[in-house]
Parts: sequence; C-alpha cells; structure tokens
Amino acid sequence: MSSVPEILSTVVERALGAPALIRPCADTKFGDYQANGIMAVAKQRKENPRALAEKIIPQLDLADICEPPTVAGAGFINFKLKPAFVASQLTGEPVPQVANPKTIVIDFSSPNVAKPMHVGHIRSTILGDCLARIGRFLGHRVITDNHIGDWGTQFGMLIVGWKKHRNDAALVADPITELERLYKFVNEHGDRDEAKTELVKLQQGDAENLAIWQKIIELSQHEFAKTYQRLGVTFDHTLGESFYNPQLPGVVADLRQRGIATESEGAICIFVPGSEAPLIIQKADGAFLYGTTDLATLKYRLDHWQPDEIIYVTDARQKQHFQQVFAAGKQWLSSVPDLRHVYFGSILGEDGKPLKTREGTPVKLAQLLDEAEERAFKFVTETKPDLPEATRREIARAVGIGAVKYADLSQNRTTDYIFSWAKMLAMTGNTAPYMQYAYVRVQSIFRKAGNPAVLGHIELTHPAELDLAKHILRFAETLDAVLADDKPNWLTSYLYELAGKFSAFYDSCPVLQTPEPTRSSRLALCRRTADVMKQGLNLLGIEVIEQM
RNA sequence: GCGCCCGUAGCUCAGUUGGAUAGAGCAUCGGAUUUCUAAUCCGGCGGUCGCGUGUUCGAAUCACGCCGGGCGCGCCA
Repeated sequence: MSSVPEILSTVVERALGAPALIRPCADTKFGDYQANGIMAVAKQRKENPRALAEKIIPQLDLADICEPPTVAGAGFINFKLKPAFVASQLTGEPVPQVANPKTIVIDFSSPNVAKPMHVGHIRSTILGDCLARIGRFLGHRVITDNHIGDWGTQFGMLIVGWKKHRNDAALVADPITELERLYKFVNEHGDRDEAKTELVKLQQGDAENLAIWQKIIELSQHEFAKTYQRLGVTFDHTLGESFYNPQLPGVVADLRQRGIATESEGAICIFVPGSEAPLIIQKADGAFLYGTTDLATLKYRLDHWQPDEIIYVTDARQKQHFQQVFAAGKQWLSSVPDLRHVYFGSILGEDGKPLKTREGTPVKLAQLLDEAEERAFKFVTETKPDLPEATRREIARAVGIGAVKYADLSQNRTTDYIFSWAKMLAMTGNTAPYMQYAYVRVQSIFRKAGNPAVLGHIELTHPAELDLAKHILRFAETLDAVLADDKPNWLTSYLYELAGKFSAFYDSCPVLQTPEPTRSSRLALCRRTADVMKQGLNLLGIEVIEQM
C-alpha cells in the first residue's frame, strides 16, 4: 500500500510529465490534497496554468479514490477523498516499508566520562533515539553509536585525583559525583606537571594508569546505563574516542601523504574551502585533536558498515566543525555517504539564558528526570487518590519522562528552546500528557466494550469520523517527511492533531451506545486510532498507559 | 575583522523547502455534559511575519542592504 500523496503523485505525474507536488490542502474547504506542480510547468511552457490544469484533469483516473478534481486559484488542482476510499485504506497496513532500505549510522548522545549527563545531553539523546526508531520502523538498517568522550587531557587530573585524593565510600555511593569532585579538586589545587606526567604515562601504556582509566570508564558507563534505561534508549555500539586512538597516527600520515593535510605554524592542518581557519589534526606538540578522531571515526564507519548516510546529532555550535570534517572527509575518502549534521539549539531557562541550577552549574539529567516524575506523581495523586501508590508511580513515570521528551521533540530542533515545567506537564495543549490521556480514553472504551476491538468494516458518515479517518491515513507521509529532514516535531504535530481529532470524535460520536453496524464501525475506527497513537508515541520514545 | 543562526499574535512556538485568506497552544472572553475518564469539546478576541529594496503569476520562505539578539572562528571537545 502506498500513501495517498504517492498515489495521487503517480497519477498526476503521468499526465503532467513533471513533479505533481502534492500537498495537504491549505484549507480543508478546498479539499484534502492539492497539486501545486501545474503552475511551475505552465510557467516553463508559457501556458496558462488554469487552462493546463483543465487539460490535465480529464486524464486523471481517480474515480475510485476521490471526487472529480477541481481547478482553483492560480492553477491548483484540488482532490477530495471519497469516504469509501478512506475507509478501505484504514484496514490496510498503516505504514509501508521503504522500497530501498538504506544503512543509516546515527551518532548521538556522546556524554563525557567522569562527568554527569546534564541537560545538554537531553536533546542529542532524545533526538537521536527518535530518528533511529523511525528509521527502523520504516525498514532502514539503522546502526546507533554512542561516541563517548573517554580519552583526553582530563585523565591526567583524574588519575592524580584517583591516586591521592580518592574517597572510596563516596565512589561507591555516587561514582560520577566523586570523579567530578576529584577532577575539580586537582584542577584547582593540584600540581599541573604531575597531571601531565600521569597523562603521558597513560598514553604510553602504563599498566597502573591504564587500569585506573578503565575503571573510571566502567563506573561512568554504569551510570550512563541507568539514565539510558530510564529513557528507554539503547545503542548498537559504544565506540568512544579512545577506540580510535591507535589509528590516529596512521590517519595523519595518510592525509599528509596524499597532500590533503599540510604543516602550518607547526601544526598539521587541513584547509577546506569556505572557512579561513583550518581543521587542525595534529598540534605542534604532537597531540591529536577531536577533528582527527572524527576523521578516523568516519573512515572506520565506512570500512565496517558501508553506510548510505551518517547522522551526527550534536548542538548547533559545532556546525562549522562538522562542515570542515565533512569537507575534509570528502577530499580524503573516495566514496563518502550522505553526511548530515543534525544540529539543535540550546535549552534555556525561563530567563532566556542557558539553563543552570541556582548554584550556576549545569542541571543534571538524572535530577531533571526525578523532578519530572515527582511533579507528575503529585498531580496523579491529586486527581486519582484512590489508585494504589505503585500504579500512581508507574503513571507518573510514563507521564513525567514522556513530558520531558515530548517538550524537546515538539520543538523545531534548530532553535533554542525555553525549558518550562509548567508548559511540558500541562494537561492541555500540545503536550505528552494530553496525548496519553487521549489514548487512555480509547482504552477505556475497549475495556467497557469487553474486548480489545478488532479491525472490521468501517463506514464513515459523521464529519468527525471522516476527519479523524483522513488524518489517520496521513501517518505514513508524516514519517517520510520527518526522516527526510530529521525533524521529529512534524510527528508531534501530527500526533497532537490526531489526539485532537479523536477527542472531537469522542465528543460527538458515541460508540458503545450506538446501534450496529455503526457501533462496530466506530470501534474499528477507535482501534486504528489507538494503534497509530501508540505507534507514533513509541517512535518518539514515549510510553502509553492504560489509565491516568 | 570573517562566518553561521535567529527575529511570526500579550507569552511560548508551528509554518513539509516559493503556493490560495499566515496557523496552534497558553492567557483572556463566551458556550457545551442525564452518555464510553471534563486531564475534554465548540466558538470569540488577538498579526505591518524586525525594517527597506528587489526577483515573479505568487514571498514569512529566495537575493541584497540595514536594525536588534545569540553563537562560532589555528593548536579544548
């Protein structure tokens, strides 16, 4: 089964001989879909667009699908779907698998070892996970990779701190906090030369320092895993910076040999068009930089996974860096896939400045999730005091975590956004709880009906039924659009409208008290709505619940 | 100095890549329930899309120039 725009495109393009540019109608009074391509063609051929549209229409064989198409405005063709067609489509497979699956590597989250994950990691983690879920759902081969920061100069300080100032009890209780303390302590009070010496020993393979380094990574990974579990995020690989470390000298040598990298002011640099400053891959003192690691990583991924596309989910400030890395990669490697920097803005406090705690430190992710759950728990306890506490906790978990994720994903990722508890946990408006509630209402109907409702024959008569049904059909095209531009906020908008249309239907179309055959038809419509809601929220990484 | 991003309703934001009369939510005002969870639904109010010039059948969207805000720019990641 194809999406409706695909069906319309195929038919129109056959007659037009050019892209049909099928879009949802700007206003539903015009119809359901419109073709915008006629005007472009008319311009090119110097024809009258309305006349061209009139000429095209008789060639369109769409009698089973929509009412006779009409010409409007400057040369639009409008299509109004027939209710019988909509009903028939509802019983098919909701989302077709892509015809040509791609291999997509998604690099996201990337926290630093020995530091707590903070709000800065939310967007990368949630966005990357969402894109991975959608890619897989559509049938692509997706490989997720957490490129953690597990190598670098900070280990000099950490090793000194570990050896001389470690508090084992604190390390057991809260490893990351203790590691952070050690780093800060040495940074402020320690001997820089000593840190440098330990770093060099580590780099030269000193057994004791290597063991400490590994232990620090292990402790950190264990903490990361807790957060990922809460968020329901998984990775296929966690190949951090250190993994590529042994490859760096070879990468630099190869780049120099090919004349792509050159020495300048003592450093080894790659100059790429479009930016004045070079990408430095080896410092004057011989050390490598993250650009070096990024190039080594690119080569590794190409060699091992043969991707068609690599997505890097990092904040917008790294834009220039990735432009340089991508440009350098294209000079260096013969066949480079579609490299995408999926960037995002910062999370700001309500004062419009980067979100910080009262003490001025970044807000820790774990604490943020705690607070979200706690706020949701308070609310559930107020509204449903009779539910057992365990149930209320479970609802609060799904609602709280869902709210945080939804608030982030519903925002256009390219801009900064203002973090607001009130807004994300609001039970009205474009929020996760609103949608979870809509789902709960459908489930309640099924419970009262005494069965989960099967997908049977659907008859669309009431305007609210038809409106809801048409929107359900737009699920597939929405997911295509999301993945084409890496913009999950289009999916959240879709789901918000779905929940709204369901609520309107719920309000005006009784289900269980209605006589057959309408009762079964409406139950089937509820079934399909619930399935799409659940699937859609699942693609955002948000759980549904049975009651709230 | 060079470069990137942003500016849309009182507030927070969409706007599918140049399409029709610019849309939501919040706030505010009004209405709806003997019926499946009112955490709901329906309606009203609210706009010089920062400003200007241009490109064309058509511009919030593209180009150029201003104004205002954010960010990045050779040896951190």
